[in-house]
Amino acid sequence: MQDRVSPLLLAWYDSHARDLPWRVPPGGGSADPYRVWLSEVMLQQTTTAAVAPYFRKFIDKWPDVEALAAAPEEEIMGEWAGLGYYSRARNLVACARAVAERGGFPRSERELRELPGLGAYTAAAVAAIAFGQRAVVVDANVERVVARLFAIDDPLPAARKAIRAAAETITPERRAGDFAQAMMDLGATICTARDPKCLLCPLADLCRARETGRQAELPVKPPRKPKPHRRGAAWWIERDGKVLLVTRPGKGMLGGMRALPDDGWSARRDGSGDPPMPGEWKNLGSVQHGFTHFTLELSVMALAGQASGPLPEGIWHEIGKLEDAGLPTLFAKAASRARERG
DNA sequence: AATGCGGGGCG
DNA sequence: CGCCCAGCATT
Repeated sequence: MQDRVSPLLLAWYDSHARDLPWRVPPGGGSADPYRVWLSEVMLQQTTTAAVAPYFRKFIDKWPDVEALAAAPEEEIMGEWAGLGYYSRARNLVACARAVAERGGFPRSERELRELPGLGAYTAAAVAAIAFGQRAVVVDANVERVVARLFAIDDPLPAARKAIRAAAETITPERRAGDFAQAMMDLGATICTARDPKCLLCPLADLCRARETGRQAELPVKPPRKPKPHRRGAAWWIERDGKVLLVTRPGKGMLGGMRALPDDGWSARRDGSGDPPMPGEWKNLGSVQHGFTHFTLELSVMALAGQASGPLPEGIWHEIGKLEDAGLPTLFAKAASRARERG
């Protein structure tokens, strides 16, 4: 069975590959390692639809790894704002500089794996897609396709070892990059998490889960923990048409990003509620935001009169140009609330 | 092996 | 609403 998978899948890919901004069409020549790397990092835990505009913006602004390596880190963080998982942006900068320094991307999976922000998946994907190496590429799509194809019914994450071993047996020597992208396209469009479209699947006749109708039950995932709820406050400090923004510490939630001053909700269970300085504060209402492991209700407080103490360390940003401030989504929501109600 | 880390889109 | 997504670093 194993030897029949990649020919069927590659033939399907040749006519059904998705047209994506970072992709070279099947048989369409060699991929630029910079574009492959940039897209793969953006695509970590992020959908293709969310990535596409960011990818175009980055390529426009920084067309090669040398340009990206020469850019100020704050500017790159600002362009990443809204895409999430901001440690990726910090690692992106470190990686670009390391690669520019050594004169280009390494070609082997082992050397790629040592670069900041490249784990097992991304190293394999770049090696296969950009350099044509045979590498076993396992992401959430491949996990799902393989778990169904081989009817692997142990729950994740314990099943990962068996899934990788099975993926190894179907990865071809040639066209490993196309094979990886074909598996991901199949997972994204046919072998979907909910309601798989088996009638359209080129591998349906080989699929062991489909034999017994269990495709929708695989892979088996562990139950999810409930998200706690937290409260916090952010401070809108306005002067002469400008608002005070701070830069968050490099590590932790929204690390290294521009933000409104807040009461420390990210470091404890709830924020302290203490304003950064004494004064008459007015509540402009709150915004709701969901993070990976908790939800937050953030009250937006505006200074009504004059400040009576030292201000937090920060920069004054034109309120009319807040869209360019590089605020992550939570603080973009808070700023919108302040501008509506303040 | 478990946890922290964003945000948006879909059913 | 809950679930899912081209995962990585840290512990």
